[in-house]
Amino acid sequence: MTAPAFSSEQHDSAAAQPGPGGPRWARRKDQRPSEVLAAALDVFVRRGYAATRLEDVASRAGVSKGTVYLYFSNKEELFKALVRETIVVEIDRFGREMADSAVPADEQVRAALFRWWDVFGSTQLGGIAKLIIAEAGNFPALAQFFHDEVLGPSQRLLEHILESGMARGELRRTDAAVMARLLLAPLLMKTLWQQSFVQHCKVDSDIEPQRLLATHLDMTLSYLSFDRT
Amino acid sequence: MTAPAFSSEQHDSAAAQPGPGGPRWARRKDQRPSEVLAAALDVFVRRGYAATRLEDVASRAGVSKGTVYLYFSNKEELFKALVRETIVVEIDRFGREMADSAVPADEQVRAALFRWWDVFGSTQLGGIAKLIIAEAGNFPALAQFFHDEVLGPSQRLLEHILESGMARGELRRTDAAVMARLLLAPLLMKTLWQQSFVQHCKVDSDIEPQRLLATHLDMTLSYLSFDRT
DNA sequence: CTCATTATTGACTTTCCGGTCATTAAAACG
DNA sequence: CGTTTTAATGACCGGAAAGTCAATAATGAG
Repeated sequence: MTAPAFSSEQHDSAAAQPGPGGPRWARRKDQRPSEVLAAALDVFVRRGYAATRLEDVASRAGVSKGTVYLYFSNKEELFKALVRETIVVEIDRFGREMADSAVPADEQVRAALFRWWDVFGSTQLGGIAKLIIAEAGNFPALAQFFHDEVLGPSQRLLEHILESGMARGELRRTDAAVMARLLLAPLLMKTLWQQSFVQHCKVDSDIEPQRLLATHLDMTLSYLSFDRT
Repeated sequence: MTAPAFSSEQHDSAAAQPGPGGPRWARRKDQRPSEVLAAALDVFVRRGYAATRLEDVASRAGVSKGTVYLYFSNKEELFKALVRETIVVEIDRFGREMADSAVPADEQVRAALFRWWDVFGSTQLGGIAKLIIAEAGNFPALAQFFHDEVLGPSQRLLEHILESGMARGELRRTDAAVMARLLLAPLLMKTLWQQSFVQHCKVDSDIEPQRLLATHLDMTLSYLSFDRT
């Protein structure tokens, strides 16, 4: 049993197929990379790293396999470029926007979790997270990369919000490193769940993200506050 | 980039290599299957489903590839047999032991989480969980099986504990389905984290399971209790 | 229009692995 | 012992996918 082939998936990229009579293909040196990356995102998320065939990425981008290798030296580089263009960009913006701290700490935490869900949890980026966790064993370099560039910074961002809040006396003193993980865990888990079971299985009882997030925030913020009525 | 080969991993199964001068191999019709399954557990957990080579399973079990096919008709059957022999067994015992309810609800919750960690989180079984989540997209049948046989029952068990506690007035009324997920999420997440990053990357700040679990229980149980001092 | 440039192609090579099966040899039997 | 049975082997087949490269054709310049 090897992974089934699903070879029916057709490209629907921005690269329109030229009509018959016109040229068989067009030179589009500068649009190609981003089109290939968009296709790669789809295929990697759908299949996982190892199971992704660059031929599929190519056809989904409306080019041939050779063209993919023209712009990315191999599969690993393609993947890294993809993570850089999608996730790392978001992480950086995230950090910059959270830099100003006129807002109360509990509001910052609330905003961070909502934002995290909007950017990672509910989009294809969550699929990347799943993929990395899945294939860390076979591709340690990718896991290391993702850990250093994505998870570490996210964790640190949250820890920083918590520690600032504690220092300002807005939050009760707790272990910030542990709390940061406890804050993120349900969101990450929900993301993985979505990306695996919900998308591929018949699941009877699924829970809306807002309901989960609301209860989670209610619990964690009341745990972090001084008055726990 | 295909998964690296690590072909150095040697078999260390119960099947002792006969010394030179003795017979080249022994007939062991009845021990073989369990030895192969033990080897399969190691390799599947280390590599994932698709990346597991039956040749590796064989050599780790101290036999040749042909022998694996002598006892299991193909890769999928081997994997299913493995899940049956390991996880399903544990789930059943788990359910049986949790049946009696003379204990206060908060203690039941505490016990359930500790037990869950001991059985799934800290063992190779967690690796199976990771594997399934990882390859749900390519092997939906495996994901469905795992969802129905493992995650669903775990979820329901916890929900039942919570609802009984609420009915008896020991716990504050909350959404049991949501709380069950919030209770399990950090454990599952920690398991996956362990199975991916910790095992395969240089991770600076890892947190001991007990510390995480203690804070988690402190938070969740105080949220579930009436007096929140 | 002609030619030079180079983006794009896709056939090809190579490697890897699931699965098969004719052959070998351990054990059991008489 | 010799003979039979069958557990075990490992060379082999076929398909699949990563990565290569000589040929092709779109484009721009003169």
